[in-house]
Amino acid sequence: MTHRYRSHTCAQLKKADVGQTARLSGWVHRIRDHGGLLFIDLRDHFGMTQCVVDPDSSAFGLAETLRAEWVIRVDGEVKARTPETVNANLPTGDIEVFIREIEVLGSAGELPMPVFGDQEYPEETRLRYRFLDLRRERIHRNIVTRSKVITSLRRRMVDQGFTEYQTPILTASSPEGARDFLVPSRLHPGKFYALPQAPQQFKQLMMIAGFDRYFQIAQCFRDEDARHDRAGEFTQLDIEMSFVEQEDVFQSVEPVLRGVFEEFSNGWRVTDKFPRIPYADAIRKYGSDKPDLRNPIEMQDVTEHFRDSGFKVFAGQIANDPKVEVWAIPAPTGGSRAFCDRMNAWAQGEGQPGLGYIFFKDGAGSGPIAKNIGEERTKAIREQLGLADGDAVFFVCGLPSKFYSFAGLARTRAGQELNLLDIEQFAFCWIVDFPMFEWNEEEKKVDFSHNPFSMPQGGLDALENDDPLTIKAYQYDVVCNGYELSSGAIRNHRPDIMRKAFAIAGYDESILSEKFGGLYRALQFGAPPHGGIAPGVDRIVMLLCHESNLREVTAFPMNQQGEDLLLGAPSEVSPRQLRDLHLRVNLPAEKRGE
RNA sequence: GGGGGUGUAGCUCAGUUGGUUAGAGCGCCGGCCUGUCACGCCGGAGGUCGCGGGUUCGAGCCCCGUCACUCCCGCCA
Repeated sequence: MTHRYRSHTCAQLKKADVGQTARLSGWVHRIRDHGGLLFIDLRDHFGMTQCVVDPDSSAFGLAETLRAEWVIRVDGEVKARTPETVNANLPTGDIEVFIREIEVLGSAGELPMPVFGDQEYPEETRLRYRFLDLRRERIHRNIVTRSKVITSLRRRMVDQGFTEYQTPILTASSPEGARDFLVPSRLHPGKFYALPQAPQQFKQLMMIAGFDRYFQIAQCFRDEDARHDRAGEFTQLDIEMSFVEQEDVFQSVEPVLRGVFEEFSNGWRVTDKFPRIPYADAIRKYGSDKPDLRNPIEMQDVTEHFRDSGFKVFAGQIANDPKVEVWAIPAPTGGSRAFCDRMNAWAQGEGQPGLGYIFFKDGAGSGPIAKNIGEERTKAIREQLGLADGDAVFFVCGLPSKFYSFAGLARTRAGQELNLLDIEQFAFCWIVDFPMFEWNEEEKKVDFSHNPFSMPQGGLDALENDDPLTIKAYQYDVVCNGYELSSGAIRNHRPDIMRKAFAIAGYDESILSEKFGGLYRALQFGAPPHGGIAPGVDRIVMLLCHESNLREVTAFPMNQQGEDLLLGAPSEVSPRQLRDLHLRVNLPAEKRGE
């Protein structure tokens, strides 16, 4: 017995070790005290071993005083369990350790929450006692999976000839995108660093500096309100490549994502070849640029069936505005008045006037709309959508730009309510051809719709000759099961094209050189064509762990208010620290009175 | 900044129309128990019903305010 704490881990001992003396250290997971016989399930990171003690052992007295989550070291003999007492659910279930000696390495007070069992308890308690929470099996496993996923991503990237480079965490505030987390500068009074929202400019600079095929597991920071799938601090697999077109990026990234999902999917199917769906099609078919393709419902345009029809609510709108359309949301197996009414009530709860529908039974369409438009049009709609008796269809009418997201919600709702989703799969797709510009209704001007540094399709020629609102960008997303997993673009590496793009959005060159000086300057000195993408690691792990909240796959997450309840961040700092930073706090009025 | 939900024992939750002493399971403490693995049995302690105010003869329950957590909207590559 040479090692101070253990000869084996709690997962190691097997039948072959019977007869040996073993030393184990770990946490007291569970005690079953039979009076004259006492079982201790001893747990460590690796597993669990049942330890036994009875009055024949000199350790019996001490064993009776142990409590859950104490850390102990035990010495004892590895004994085979009798056939009736073997535990097939435990990898070490063939054996047990008969305790000769116990040493208490760390005792524990009464627990604010149990580690044993799978009872749920409040997030606040979990975060305050995260060190206990993290001992629990499920989240412990999630955190390990996260590490394995990251290791796998790294290996897959390196195997493809990518190299990991680091970039700064203290950087410059950027005018684009989200709010920055700021860090005051001590040496430069009144000036601030910003934590990177992403290493976007740095990775482009790496390309311009001649480092091809960059990647990084990068921490990113955005000071915006959190959601279940969005935290202020997150991790990206940041990727950038030189001398590539969009297709090259797809060919590089798709195998990495597919590979890592296949490796960790635990039997769920993974899309073999990611379909490419143009942004405009995604909006039309799914009402979203991040569709859950496990839902088989695809919407269709049925405007013509309502034009000049007896359903005046729709026909009137169509007649008044050529941009008005009617979209159909087919709902296979939804053909009952009860279901249709339930959907209608839900729509009203969403602030909609309602959700028109037809449902089909006995070879005919039922419901108010069917009556109004007549048998022939009802039949035509049914044929276009391929619906049968027992099915239903819902309709939304208006300007697609205004209603598509609601239509997408209705599609999702119908799919879920009718159990149409083929759940146990990771259904991927590429969303491509995002628009370069969009109409900003508030400011009555053309604006960038995504990243201003993406390359417009058609290049300078398109910018000079086409309607800006029809120009697409080499801008793409990877979507899986309704989550945007990744976003990327071929970058605009040409200063002349960039100046033109900014001019269309109403910014002259001074904005470029003032706000994006570093990158803009770099582009003037020999920039290669380049592009990349940045899959969100947290969301990938969340999906692979079948969790629906990032906090379940993050060891030490902040709560939704951006607080670390364990270490107490954010916190006040000393006057001395403020003085060093040349800062004075100016609290909002309602906080001052406290 | 706004909306919804939740808040009762250490934890999970029940608590009827507003009516006597607010309950259960787990945990904790004590006792019994030599084959359990969610051990079992007996007993016990443990409550500012989030907080403040109001209505009422009477409030865990109704009303107003407030706080915390959570989900969502706004915001967000």
